[in-house]
Amino acid sequence: MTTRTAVHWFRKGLRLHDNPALLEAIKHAEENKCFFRAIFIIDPNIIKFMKVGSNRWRFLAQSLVQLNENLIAINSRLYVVRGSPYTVFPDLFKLWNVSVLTFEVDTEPYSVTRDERVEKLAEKAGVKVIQKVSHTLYNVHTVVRMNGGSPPLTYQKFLSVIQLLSNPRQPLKAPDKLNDYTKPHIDSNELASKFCYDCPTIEDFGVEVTELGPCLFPGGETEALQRLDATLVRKQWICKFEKPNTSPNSLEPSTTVLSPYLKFGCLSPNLFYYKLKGIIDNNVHTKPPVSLIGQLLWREFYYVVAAMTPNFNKMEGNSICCQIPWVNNLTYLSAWKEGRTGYPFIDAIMRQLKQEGWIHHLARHAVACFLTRGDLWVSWELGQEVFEEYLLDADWALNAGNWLWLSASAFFHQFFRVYSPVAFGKKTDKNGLYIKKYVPELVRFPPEYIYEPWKAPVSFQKSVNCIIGKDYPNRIVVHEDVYKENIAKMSLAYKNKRAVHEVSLKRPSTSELHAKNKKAK
DNA sequence: GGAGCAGTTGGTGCA
DNA sequence: CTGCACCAACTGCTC
Repeated sequence: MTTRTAVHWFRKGLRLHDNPALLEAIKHAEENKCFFRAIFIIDPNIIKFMKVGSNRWRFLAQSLVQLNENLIAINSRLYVVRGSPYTVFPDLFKLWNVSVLTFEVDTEPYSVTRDERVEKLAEKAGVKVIQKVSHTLYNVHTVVRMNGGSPPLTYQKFLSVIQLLSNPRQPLKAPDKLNDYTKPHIDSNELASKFCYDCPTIEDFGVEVTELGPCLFPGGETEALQRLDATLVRKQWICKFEKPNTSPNSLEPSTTVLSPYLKFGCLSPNLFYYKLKGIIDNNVHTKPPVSLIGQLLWREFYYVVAAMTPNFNKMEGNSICCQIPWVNNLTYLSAWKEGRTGYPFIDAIMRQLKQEGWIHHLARHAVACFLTRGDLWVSWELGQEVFEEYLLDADWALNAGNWLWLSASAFFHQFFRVYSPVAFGKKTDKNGLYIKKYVPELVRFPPEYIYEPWKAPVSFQKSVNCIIGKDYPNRIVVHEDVYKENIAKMSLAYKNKRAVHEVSLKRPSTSELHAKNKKAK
């Protein structure tokens, strides 16, 4: 009988610290004196269909390299396997004589379906499956149970629910060095097999190197922990942190940019949470929703609602989403996506997004409002797809949740509060330095015109060699006019929603119908 | 069941 | 520079 193997399957959670499922596999290997293997699966056939831009593929590739390095340091390694999980697993179960498979709970609908299928395959092969919650602070199902079976739909309600729960799990240490007997022998046959095991290069993901922007936020656990440390030394800043008071258009990020690391699980939310708590406890500090811990709890909030709401990332069939008659003008969409709406503040943000893969949260507000209820009246679902492609931190639940919010389709209802594509940015960048960085066409425009270049006299435009409508686009809509029309359309959509709601309330329930039928007889 | 209040982060104009 | 009323008026939750 060959030695058995305990396998940990990395998907998100690309880290060694605070990884309970990983520790579980290692514990099993050491207790039973069997092999341990950590795997990551890449399905070459679906890579080209995934909405992942070049910068995020690079982030993933970097994260896998660091994961492998960190595993090598504890006397192991990462085995990157190519293929579909549904064919890979039955092969590996046999080839490696697998006894245990561990992985982190993933609540995205796609992952839930995938993991259920893999669990069935494991069961068929006699492999024990162990799943652990470590991507979120709370088990989403526990939160829902505590709220009476449905997800809380306001942040404040969410806060009150988690106060009834026990504190989040304390973060766990990375595993110690593994015993030599956990390391399987790999003969040349296995290495030459279709699995190969090496970390993918960015070319393996089909990335054109020319498409890559500057690498401002390299992926990986080591990077994540360094970035966390750099944040944690700023104790006063953390204690005073208020999200609405941070700047969307500073030249360097005004917030932590830990989101990409949380998205891929290079950083544990539990570790972040308790490190922050250690700093704010015994100090005067800000509180949720605006505090830094408050931001982590927004993530939890969206994870809970997203996990429990069918079609959460769509308008149709989404029970919490206001049905709004968006018009998907593709000319508007591509102008927005490519940063040529003619509104410099909007275009600067969209170009930063495409080039660098990260934009400030309030910048996301400004461009999301502009695309949907504010100006262009294009569906939030299309904006969501663009963010999904370009953002390093693109996260299914958070992306959908925030688009629902910003388009006033759910969670947020004061649709008459519209961001001005001109005034909003001025508050924190009077001179438009941010615009000049990302929209260099306008580099010679003075503060009085930089947010509204169409107002500059033609003689001035000529003098700086930037004709509006030729060298930089004319604005595609007149904000002062369209936002008022859009508020009226929103008002109508909300009236409609109320009407539909009332009809459903008046409709007799099944039991009432039953009683009626009896009476009739 | 209805009134009152709060809601992570709007804009404008005025004191 | 800051604070405030006003704009027109949303929903969800609490009492």
